[in-house]
Amino acid sequence: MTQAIALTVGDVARAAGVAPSAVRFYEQHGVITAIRDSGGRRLFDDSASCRIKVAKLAQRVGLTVREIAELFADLPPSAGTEEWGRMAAALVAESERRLAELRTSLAEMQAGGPLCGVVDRLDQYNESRTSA
Amino acid sequence: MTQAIALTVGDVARAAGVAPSAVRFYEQHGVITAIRDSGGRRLFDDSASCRIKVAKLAQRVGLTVREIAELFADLPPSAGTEEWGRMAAALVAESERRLAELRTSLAEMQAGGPLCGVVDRLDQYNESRTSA
DNA sequence: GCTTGACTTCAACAAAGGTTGAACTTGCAA
DNA sequence: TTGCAAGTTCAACCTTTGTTGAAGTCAAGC
Repeated sequence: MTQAIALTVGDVARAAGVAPSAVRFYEQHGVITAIRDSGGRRLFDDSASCRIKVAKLAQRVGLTVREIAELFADLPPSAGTEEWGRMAAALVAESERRLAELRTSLAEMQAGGPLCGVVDRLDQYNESRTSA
Repeated sequence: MTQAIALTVGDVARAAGVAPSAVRFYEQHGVITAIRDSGGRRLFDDSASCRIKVAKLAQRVGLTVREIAELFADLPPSAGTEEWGRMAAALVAESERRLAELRTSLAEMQAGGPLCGVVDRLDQYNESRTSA
């Protein structure tokens, strides 16, 4: 178990595959947290790069940075496996909710006449109207 | 079948539940298309408000306006029910792909040691190290 | 024919999610 | 001890997704 205990911005950036500026950005927005050393430098633990990776995945399924920060906020500062598991489950659940809403809304729209289906053949439309 | 044939920006905005400025924005970005009347006004058909509703759903699951426009671009200008169905299926499929990637990435991360789980109890960590 | 409301364009602004650059500090290493 | 890489802050900038406001046009009703 090679857990580095004090990672710098650069370390975390490399580990997470993002720019150092992004690491600072995520800290400012509460996605990750840092302590400071005597010289004012941010020090992260290993969970930081991990949180960022999860955040990136979460963004892909439509969560905002604010939402992600809130999701992580419920997480104890130094969470164990179960807490992380619960959080991951919550994230997946939220993503599933959104997918479900996509599905049901599309289904509803399809139920109410042809899904966005304009009567595209105008002649067809006019025919049915003139024949009425 | 009460298909309005020439809807203005305001009509579409009302129907889709968005601001007129958003309707113009979506037209500029290829999510919807319009013809112009003699006075330069945009004229939409019914599919416009529908496209916007779908676009809003798609944004919730992480697609960008550009991606949505591309999705709709494959759609004939005035698509029938099957084309819309195919498009809707593609959208759902993309959303599912992202959810699947979320799931598998989280699973991978969990497999590689405790998911982001820092060895939070330092004493515990140190114990295991000193006892080695 | 004139007002009124809804449209037009264009430019500026806003908030989210970052990046970049300037100016400065810190700590490791030769 | 001096140099250099990497850190710091702050401000400016960029893209995305729109909103707002100014200035003007158009059609419909009075």
